[in-house]
Amino acid sequence: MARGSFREQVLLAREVAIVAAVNRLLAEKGFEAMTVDAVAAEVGIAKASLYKHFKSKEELAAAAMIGVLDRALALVEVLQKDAQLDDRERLEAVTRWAMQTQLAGEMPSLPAQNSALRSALMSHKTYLDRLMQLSDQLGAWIVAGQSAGRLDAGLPPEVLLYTIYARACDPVLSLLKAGGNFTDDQIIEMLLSTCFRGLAGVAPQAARKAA
Amino acid sequence: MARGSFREQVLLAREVAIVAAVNRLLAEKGFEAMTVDAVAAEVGIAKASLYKHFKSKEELAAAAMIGVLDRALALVEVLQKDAQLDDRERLEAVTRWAMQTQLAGEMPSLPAQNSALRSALMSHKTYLDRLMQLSDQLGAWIVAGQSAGRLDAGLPPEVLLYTIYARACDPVLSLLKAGGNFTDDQIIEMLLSTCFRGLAGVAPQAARKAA
DNA sequence: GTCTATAAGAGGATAGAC
DNA sequence: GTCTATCCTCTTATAGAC
Repeated sequence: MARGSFREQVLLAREVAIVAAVNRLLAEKGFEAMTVDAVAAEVGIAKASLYKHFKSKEELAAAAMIGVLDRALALVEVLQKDAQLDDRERLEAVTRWAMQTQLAGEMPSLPAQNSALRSALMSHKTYLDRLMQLSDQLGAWIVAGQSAGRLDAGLPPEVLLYTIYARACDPVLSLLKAGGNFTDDQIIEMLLSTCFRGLAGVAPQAARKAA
Repeated sequence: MARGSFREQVLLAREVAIVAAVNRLLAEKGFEAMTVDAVAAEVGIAKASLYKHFKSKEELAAAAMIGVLDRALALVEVLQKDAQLDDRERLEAVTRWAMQTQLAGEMPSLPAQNSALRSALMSHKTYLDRLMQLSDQLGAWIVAGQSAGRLDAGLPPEVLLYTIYARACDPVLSLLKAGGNFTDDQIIEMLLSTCFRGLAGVAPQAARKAA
């Protein structure tokens, strides 16, 4: 892709600013409660100008969702190259990043239930493409981790995949943060533990043998 | 409380029907996307009549939320009396019930993020009373389960409590159900496993000793 | 492309007759 | 308490001048 003229770069920067504002508002309020007026106000431009860049509220949200998938894919690429890590550690690192992103107020809330956004995204080519790319990469790590005995091989890989995705929008994070008793790092490490080791902690058999 | 006249019972039955409709719509669409018009249509009465029973949309939702807390409290009471169960099994049973309720489309979605509903509920006396009652009961089981070595004692009890609450609105349930590859029972047992035993399954130490 | 102004409609809540 | 009709606000999206 060519570098583009100065004017084109200004426009591109504006679009970046728009997507950043959408990302933040989506994380703060969710899709339904986010208004296009609020986006325009945060960027500092007129609402009509937004519609020159993105043709609907759904497109705005899709751009933010694609952005977060791209950041995830970039992280995955780095982790893949790190030979010091095994596959389970790579999955933990991705989960940690997702939790950090949510605590930082930068994780646009995923459309879990039947939302207007969900159906829009399900017919959005670019979004689906990125999502499938990410799922393929994580899926490969999951299967390998199961073979290596580092992940529960008794569960279908898609169950593990969805569970990791769901941790990116886990309400427990904001509940604990609102409680104010823990630092962000403590919250993340505790929830990583519940995610990978469960509420039971060390398996009962191991505890019995240790006693 | 007296039994009330026939007319009073008819009105009570109508309120029950209203709350049931709200409960279902809340589970299906969430608070923001649920419209009062839809509630009135489902019950089969005029919207203005709804407002004779409940003074706002928030009050409608609160009634549904209190209903589900009451059902949870009733279950807790039964489980408490069952001497065959230990505390961890009681917590698993509550989690299983919550998941079944969600899969049945009868779990009104909890207001995880900053929603209009959340602030309304946080100043709703009856709701908070029931929520605290439930939290106290579950909290007691958690602490006991930790002492007995059946739950991870390295985590603060509130982390375990919130995690169990969050499983009631876990998006993984609907994702797996939408996939169509598993029965409801299979989904629930798999997610109970990820919840209590984690994605890693049997703890690494135990696996190593078994080998 | 950016702006101001406005269309078009959805949705929460109420008035007033019965 | 139930109904019909209506108010009023908020929100998405567009028209049209510059």
